[in-house]
Amino acid sequence: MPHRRARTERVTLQDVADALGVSAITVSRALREPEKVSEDLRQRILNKIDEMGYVPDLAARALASRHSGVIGVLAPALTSHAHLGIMRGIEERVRTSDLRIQYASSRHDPEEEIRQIRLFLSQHPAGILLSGLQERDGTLDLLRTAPCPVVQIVDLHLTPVGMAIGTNHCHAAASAVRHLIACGYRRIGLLGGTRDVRSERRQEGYCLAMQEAGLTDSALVVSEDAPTSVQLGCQLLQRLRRQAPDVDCVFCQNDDLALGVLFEAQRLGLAVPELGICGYNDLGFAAYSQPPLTTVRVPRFEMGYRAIDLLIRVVNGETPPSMPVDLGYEVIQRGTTRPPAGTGAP
Amino acid sequence: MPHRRARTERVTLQDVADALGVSAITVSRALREPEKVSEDLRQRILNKIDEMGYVPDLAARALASRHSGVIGVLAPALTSHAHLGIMRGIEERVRTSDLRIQYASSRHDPEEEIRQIRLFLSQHPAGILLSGLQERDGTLDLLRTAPCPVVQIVDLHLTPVGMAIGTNHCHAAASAVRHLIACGYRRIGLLGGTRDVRSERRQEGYCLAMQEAGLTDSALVVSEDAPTSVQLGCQLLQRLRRQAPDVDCVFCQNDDLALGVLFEAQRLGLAVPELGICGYNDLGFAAYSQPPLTTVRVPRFEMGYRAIDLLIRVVNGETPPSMPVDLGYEVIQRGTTRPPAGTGAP
DNA sequence: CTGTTAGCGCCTTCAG
DNA sequence: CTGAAGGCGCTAACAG
Repeated sequence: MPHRRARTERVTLQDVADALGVSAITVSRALREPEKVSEDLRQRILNKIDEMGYVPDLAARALASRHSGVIGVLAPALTSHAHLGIMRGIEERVRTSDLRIQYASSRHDPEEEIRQIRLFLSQHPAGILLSGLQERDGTLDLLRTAPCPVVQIVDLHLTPVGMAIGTNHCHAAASAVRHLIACGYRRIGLLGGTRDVRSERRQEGYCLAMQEAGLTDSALVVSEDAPTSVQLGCQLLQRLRRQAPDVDCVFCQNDDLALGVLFEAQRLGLAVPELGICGYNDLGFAAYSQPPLTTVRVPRFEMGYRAIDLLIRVVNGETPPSMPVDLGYEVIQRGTTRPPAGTGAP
Repeated sequence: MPHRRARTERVTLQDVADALGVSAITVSRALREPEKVSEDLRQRILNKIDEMGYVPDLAARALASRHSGVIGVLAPALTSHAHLGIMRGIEERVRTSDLRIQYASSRHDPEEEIRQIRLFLSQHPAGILLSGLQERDGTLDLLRTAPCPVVQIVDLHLTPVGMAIGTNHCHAAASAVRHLIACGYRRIGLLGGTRDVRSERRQEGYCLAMQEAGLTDSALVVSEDAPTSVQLGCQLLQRLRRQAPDVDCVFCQNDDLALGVLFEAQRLGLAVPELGICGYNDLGFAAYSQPPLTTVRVPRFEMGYRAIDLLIRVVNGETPPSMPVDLGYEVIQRGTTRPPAGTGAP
């Protein structure tokens, strides 16, 4: 690997110290523990640093001090809308700390998951945040011996290694479906894309609620192993109507699919909310579509924010909570479903 | 900063070497340059490493070798849709390399921009990717002396420091507006959110094309310093119609705004494409909305992909291109605007 | 193919 | 408040 561009040698702490006739450690302190250096000397040091263009070497710092100031964040996909919300929370919380985030993606691959965790561990991370992990044995072993706090954003159906924060997607989905049933829908379809831990749990919740009501019909479940998108929503609605022509409501694994269903329904001349549509996530557009989208709000921003907050607290010596933090969910009734019985006009 | 969890000492290269009766450097080589160690010994080393649970220390490696294997990526916002597309390209390209990405956000703040670049520089990065930089003097100076290749994803109206890749947003926007004029629209409004380098250039393009056609009217331009969103699109359409009741077409700074305008138009009972709507970016949903959204495709994925590709090539010793790489754009006519004159039915 | 020597730049510990 | 000594874990560079 070439490209070691010829240039003036890097300025080191020692160079600055020499130029000032003090010792390196004093310069180091002026930077990290200003209160331990006299006002006057500190100013002179800071000026000199500026003048000489000194830039600290984080690798050397990490090696000597054994902490890198990096929090590793691992998710199945970095560029999904679901992760985007979490990431917003992460960025907001980390902004006012002196930690940095290193993002990595496992691309839904358990092997890659382990590789990436190993990579984090190679960096003396201050903490690790795992979002939607697959939880294979190798992974769990790695995490148990991790020399730093670990927090997971998970579906709260079992207690994982380390601290946990999240919601119960099975309960959330079941609540949503019960709501749809209360709205008078009976032939409720389920649309999904690529499966992961969370979407499987939502499907469980759907099945549970349908079963309770004696409405189960496998023809109502349609999914395809493809990233969820508006386009996929359009396609899956078509497929669903072929399999179950009398479908009267569609529960989508997320809002993108739901938006596709809404557009496709308009195209097909199907009236909404006579055909009910329910999404999942409450993305930004949901409240502003026409009609506004009934959906399930899951506090993704808070998940990211609180997960990093937990990590930071523990790094600072607080005792980690022993119980998982349940951030709940909320079924939001809007215009793409009929109001539930007992509500609305007389 | 506490939390130095009590635990068995970290296994080092030396430990592995001792256990095998070889020298540390040999173990090191077995890991990084396998071909330089005999087949047999290498196997024994690898087994021992596994057995002892050795994890390399990247900080030590970076310090000794002076390269960290990290590419720093800086953007005004990590969680915008615009960046999402770029990020997809970045992730795809970096996936098959042995480099890692460190993302950072400047939150549209020039001071923060400098801070973050400094932070990158502290890490012996293999390369730096800047997306939508503000380009203040301090920043430029920093970059000029950077000890690693720098590539920028930019608006191509001037040649920046380092390598450059992007498109000309001014031309793109002007083309789009000329297209709208060709479609027969005359009172074309412009909607925008928070300004950044690119959106300013798009506004320039809009003004240019309107001026050419003698259609300029400042009442047609509406923007608010808020992140673009579907919601904002709804609000701004309302405001635009108050300022210019006879507006017959809306050019939006991006597709989110356009989607909001589409929904709001439906709510207000305004027929589309009698009211024309044109977005920007060609996000995934654009081809599948009802009607499908006329927009300007900007190859964000390719920008991210090619930017990292350039960096990797240069790191590997190839000569950097002297000219900026123009990835172009494409105005995509769909259902939210009337077909241009001379097209369509007789 | 394997080993020796000597740091990389900074921070910890312990003294003044 | 300031400093001296030593080493973090790894890898260049050069031998053999």
